[in-house]
Amino acid sequence: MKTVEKSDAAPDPLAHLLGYHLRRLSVVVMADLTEALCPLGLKPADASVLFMIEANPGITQSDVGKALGILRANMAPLIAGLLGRGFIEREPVDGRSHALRLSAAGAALCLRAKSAVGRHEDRVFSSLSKGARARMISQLRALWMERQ
Amino acid sequence: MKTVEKSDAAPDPLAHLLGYHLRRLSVVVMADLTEALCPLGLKPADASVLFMIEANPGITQSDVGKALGILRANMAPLIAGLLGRGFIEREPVDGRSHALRLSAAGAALCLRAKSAVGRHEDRVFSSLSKGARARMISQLRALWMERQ
DNA sequence: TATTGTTATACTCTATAACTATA
DNA sequence: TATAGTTATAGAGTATAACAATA
Repeated sequence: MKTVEKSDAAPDPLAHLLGYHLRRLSVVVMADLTEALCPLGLKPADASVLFMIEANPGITQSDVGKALGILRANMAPLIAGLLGRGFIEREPVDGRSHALRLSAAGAALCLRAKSAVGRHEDRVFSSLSKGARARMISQLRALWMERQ
Repeated sequence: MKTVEKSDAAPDPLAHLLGYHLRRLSVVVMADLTEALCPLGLKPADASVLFMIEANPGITQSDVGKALGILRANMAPLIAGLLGRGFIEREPVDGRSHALRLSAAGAALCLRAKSAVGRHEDRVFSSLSKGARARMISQLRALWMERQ
């Protein structure tokens, strides 16, 4: 079989680097996700926090941050924004930590966000079979968790 | 076969999202690459530009930017830095664009950078077989190029 | 009129440090 | 002494707009 020549394209000295393709794909996927969530008034970090609170009602702010790799200092304004917009509620569990839960509005928004994210993933990864997608998830997950 | 229960870990509502794992892995890989290049006084973007110029001597600044997804406005200070440190040279090709080449010092640095990046990739992706690595490269590359 | 390169600038993300109050 | 949350702030990366010089 004859291979296709890229006669006009410049040689790409990064083509053999997995990390490079990981980075390029991550950038375009994040851009698409940001656009998909924008109509809901959410950024990717907002949505990930809502999902984490929905799945773990009563979780504390710092535990959300630990799970998502977001520093405490950066969680504070993020949570303040979701509180201020009425999407989450919190009650003290001891004097320093607060249990987080979705409000009714937050739960409704979370539903719409999950739908938007699902459509986003189907759009961006449509060229991968279900099996290829699952295999890639397990490989990527194992790789980042071993350095976490 | 009995599956392992994650009795103490919080449910992870993002576990099924390929984009999430892509992002988390990209972050840790970039952090490792940054650390690997730091002793050479290079950042990942610097190294990618050096590699592109080495593989395409005479390439213009804007074509480097197009190939790497870096805006012209952001290429200017990057190139100025490499010029100022004597790693690249440039000569006018017409009145507005310049052909870029590595200097001798730049070529030597490039060699060391390639070695550092190679060791970085071997370290970070050591748990993937050669075949799995190649398959993942071709899948990731196809995915980001279809949105480029 | 379009392109190359430059400057200035703004915005987002991420990181550190310092502080409080609680345990 | 360690932890939860907050604030302030600094740095990197990335984005837009405007400009000069040239094609």
